[in-house]
Amino acid sequence: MIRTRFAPSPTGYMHIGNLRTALYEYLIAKSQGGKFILRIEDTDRERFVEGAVDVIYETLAMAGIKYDEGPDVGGDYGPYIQSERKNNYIDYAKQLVDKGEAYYCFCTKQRLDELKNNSSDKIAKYDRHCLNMPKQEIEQRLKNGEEYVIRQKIREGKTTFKDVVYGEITVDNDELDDQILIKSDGLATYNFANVIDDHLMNITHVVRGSEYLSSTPKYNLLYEAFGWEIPTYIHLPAVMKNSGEKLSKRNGDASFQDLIKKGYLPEAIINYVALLGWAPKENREIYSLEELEKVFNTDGLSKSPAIFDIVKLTWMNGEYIKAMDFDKFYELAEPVLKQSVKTEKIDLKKAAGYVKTRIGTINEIAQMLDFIDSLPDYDKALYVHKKMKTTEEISLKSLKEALSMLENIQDWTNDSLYSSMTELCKNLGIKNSQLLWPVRTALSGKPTSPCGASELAELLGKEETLKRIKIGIDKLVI
RNA sequence: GGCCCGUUGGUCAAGCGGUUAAGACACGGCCCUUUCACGGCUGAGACACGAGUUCGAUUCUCGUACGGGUCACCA
Repeated sequence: MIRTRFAPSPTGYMHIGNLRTALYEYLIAKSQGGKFILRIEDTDRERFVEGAVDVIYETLAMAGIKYDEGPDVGGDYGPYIQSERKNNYIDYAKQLVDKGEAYYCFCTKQRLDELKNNSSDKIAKYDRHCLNMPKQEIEQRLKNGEEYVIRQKIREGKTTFKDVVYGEITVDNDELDDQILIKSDGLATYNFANVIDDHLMNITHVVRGSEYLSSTPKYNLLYEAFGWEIPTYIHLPAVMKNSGEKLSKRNGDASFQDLIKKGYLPEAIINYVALLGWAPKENREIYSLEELEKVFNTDGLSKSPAIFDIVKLTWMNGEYIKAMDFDKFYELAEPVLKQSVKTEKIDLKKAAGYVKTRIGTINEIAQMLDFIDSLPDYDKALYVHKKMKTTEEISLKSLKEALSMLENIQDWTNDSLYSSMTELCKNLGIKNSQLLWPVRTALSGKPTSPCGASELAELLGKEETLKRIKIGIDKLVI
């Protein structure tokens, strides 16, 4: 059975790239009936951020990415928090020392720094100063309580590994450093803990960002040193902010939480992100998470970085809003609606209905309905519309006619208002638009509105409608 | 700088030796229409460059350019 894992370190927010990695790991497992595991990698105590673990839990929950095993749900391979598993790592490292695949190193940081500074080129591999230290000396220094690390001994030769998306990659071991496995604080480095944990947790597919591509040979060497089975590697290209910069946590707008705050729906974000770096076999773009679980296939994974495009996300979000049933939409929209429309007696449900097909995000509702509470101070040039065949004169006349007609209307409903106005146009011998456009303009004070003249009139009510038309007339008379 | 990886319209992308090089977003136009939007139709727009291999290269190989990653007691 396939087992994948998401192994974030709790060092801050979860940006779209992190989320996409988790999503792909989840989909790779689920598309083949496998298990998806969450493991928190907190070996670096200095970078630990309070609350970051909760952000991870919340984000995955909101996105609908459920893990079969994890710190808060348990499982047979726990604990799922790396700091709680630390005792094991040093034993594994010692095992490697015994096998001659790793060695103790007592070099001070100072010596290491000098080593780096003295080499003119940027290749600053460890010089293996401690590699051949006699056993007695090692034991003596350990007994003395000297600080030490344990380093991996890289063998000579070449290492080849296979990656599902990038294919076969070979590097000369000469390029590889004798990396530290156990730090002087006794904790494992990420690279080491990762290998141990993945093996112990039976992870079959190691899925991660392509920034790990270059350390993968060292992983392989470690698996080989232990005599363990090498997992299937799947490296993912980065998600970029623009052609030159990777998406960064700092930039807020790319974090999942921020997108939610901006009025994006989790389902839409998941859908969009799934398509950022992966393409389905069929020519289609709208997929629910359940559907993705069925059709996901690593063949569709792309090699090159993708730029996160908020415009397309917004479009997709709009598609989700349009497709949503009204009650659910209203539930989501209500807070924004109440926030942006304070005027009493406005039928918010009607307003919601008009706005539903016209927005990309829930938050856009606010500016779309901002004319309800107070009529904007618009320019009378708005009344002149070529396509509607209106001029200031025609508009003035239409508004006057509309005003006197509307004053007598009793049945203040959209249908009734619409038919009365079109009938008036017929009687006056003008096109519908020559009256409806000016009225629409007078009522909204904006070049565009979420609905037409009659709907606006109904929404605003008789009193406000008449008042706004009078304002329009005044503007045009001057 | 060494090593590794990448490069199809502005963006996401299909393509796996022979195609008029899909589709989506964005953009322009038209239609529909009480504005906008929706919907429908339509337009412009791409294989980074140079050599090979081949009857034939966007597809294969090698260079060049550009971009990214990595070279930590960070993950």
